[in-house]
Amino acid sequence: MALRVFNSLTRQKEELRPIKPGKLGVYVCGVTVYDLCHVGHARVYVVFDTIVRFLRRHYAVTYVRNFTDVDDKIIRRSTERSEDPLALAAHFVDEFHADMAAIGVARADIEPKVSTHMEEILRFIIELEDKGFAYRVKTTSTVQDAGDDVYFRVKNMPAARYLQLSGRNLDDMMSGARVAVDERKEDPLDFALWKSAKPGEIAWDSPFGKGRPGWHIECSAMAKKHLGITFDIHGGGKDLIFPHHTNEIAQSECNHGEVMARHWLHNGFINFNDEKMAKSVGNFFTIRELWPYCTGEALRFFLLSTHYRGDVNFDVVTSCPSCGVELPPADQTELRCSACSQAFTREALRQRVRFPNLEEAERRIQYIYETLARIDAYLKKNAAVDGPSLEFAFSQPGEPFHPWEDFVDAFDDDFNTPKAIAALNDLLRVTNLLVSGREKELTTQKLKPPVRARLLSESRGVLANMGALLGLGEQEPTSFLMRQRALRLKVRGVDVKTVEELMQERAAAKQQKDFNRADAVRATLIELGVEVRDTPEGVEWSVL
RNA sequence: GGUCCCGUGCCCGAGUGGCUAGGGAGCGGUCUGCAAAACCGUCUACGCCAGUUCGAUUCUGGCCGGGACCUCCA
Repeated sequence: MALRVFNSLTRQKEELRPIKPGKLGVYVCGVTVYDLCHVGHARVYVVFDTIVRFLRRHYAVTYVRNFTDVDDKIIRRSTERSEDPLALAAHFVDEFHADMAAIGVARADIEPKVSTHMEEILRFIIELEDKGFAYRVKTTSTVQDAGDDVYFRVKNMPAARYLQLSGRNLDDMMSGARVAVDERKEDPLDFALWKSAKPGEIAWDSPFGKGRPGWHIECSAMAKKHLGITFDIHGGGKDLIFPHHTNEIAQSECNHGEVMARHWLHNGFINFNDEKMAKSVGNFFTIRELWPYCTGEALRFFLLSTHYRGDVNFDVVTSCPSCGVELPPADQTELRCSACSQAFTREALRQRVRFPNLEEAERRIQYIYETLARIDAYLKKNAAVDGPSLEFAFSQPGEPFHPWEDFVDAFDDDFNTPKAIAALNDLLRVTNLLVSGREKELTTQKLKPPVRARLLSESRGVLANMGALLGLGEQEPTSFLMRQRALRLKVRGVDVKTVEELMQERAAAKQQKDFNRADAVRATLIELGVEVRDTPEGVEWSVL
């Protein structure tokens, strides 16, 4: 099946058509490095990391993801902190890489920065000016060498093309303009290509005087440099459709007379309790704020369990710091519990937050790794022989079993990760049946261990391939499970030593066949959130 | 105001003009000293009203409800 992707430009799924056979150029708008990344960023980069992982199966992909390191917000923050803006930016580039590593997001092939592409950016603006798509306006800045502001002249390009991506019309754009229009612009739609330097701002010399680039021009210039005039895929969050990507198209296509990108992919938002994530609402979480609650893989799993174009909702349950009852939104706003009428601080509230979706995702990740660990243990004990394939062994009349094909088909259909995860589940289920020697329930025949080992070995390979595409289950199972268990225990505020002591106490009771005592200890453990499992291999435990 | 999207079972979440994804919870089993895990089985669906059709959750129109964007935003 050929890969079909939804193109925001045409609003439909279309077959991916690489410009050069076997190669793909992908550009995804990166972050403005003035602060730590939030969960919304996690989503974009997990989504495109996963997409690129899949694309690399068949194409030599050049993945470009930029850093905006020259920007109003960076300047503002660096002024507040009396810090060099580029140093501040560099610091948050490092933080970005750390956060991404935690959720399995690989570095892009090329990670260009504005500050190191000033030449390309300036050349781009000059070319636009030469072609009549840019005009200068006298600066209002008091800085000595500040020359002109430069704007893009939107009306010189076909309106239909300018508005195609966003699907709007000119009149509505005008009437909808809510911001005070800069009177110096020829047209309200015009946007800045170059901003003249203001007092105290970092600035570069240019033919227009001291200043710095506008927001959109960097991506046009950097994409051109690293991927060429026309490239295959351009992606980002759906909020970038207008104005950012719209203006990128304007700049690039007016300068080159060619299409900028063939396929435009946009991912949906993150909501918290069905509200758009926003700092003003206070429902705003950085990626690392989640690490006390879940593993990076759990977050990644959760983000991929919804299709990339839809919005993802995080349920947030907050309980009263005093009485522990679940707080309705009003109480959270008023910082007072209506049940026990105790007041509390916003910080105290943050300590009492739970994310049920992440907890569910965590258990799914645990399920994946436990299954992998079981396979590994089985294969360690049993040598495989030649035998039938999984498909042969488990297909039913009219119901073929080929999870890998299902998995790939799902990806081929606009990167349908939820559907791919369903295929993963299918294989995990059958695998667990095999591992426990109960394949008879599906095949009506009992297999011998070497044959079973052969099937499990195949399964292990397929699971690894699936995991490599989703970015899940790629770690060594046993050690992952230990780390996950330690984290879950920490979330519950339970000491490992306490658990181990209780485990010993229970073992002793069992030894003496004092089952009442053993069960009592088990009950204590369950209260601590610890679940005991007696297996043929010994006693195991996990954290609920 | 304009543009666009969405409304699936207790919850989350795919998808399709007829062949009832998947996960969680619940219930019933297998297994177990008891449990748990794992596995098996099972109950809950397609906002409302029309139309097209042999047949619509899936297509069309209307309505109701929710959301996003038009401004920095992933």
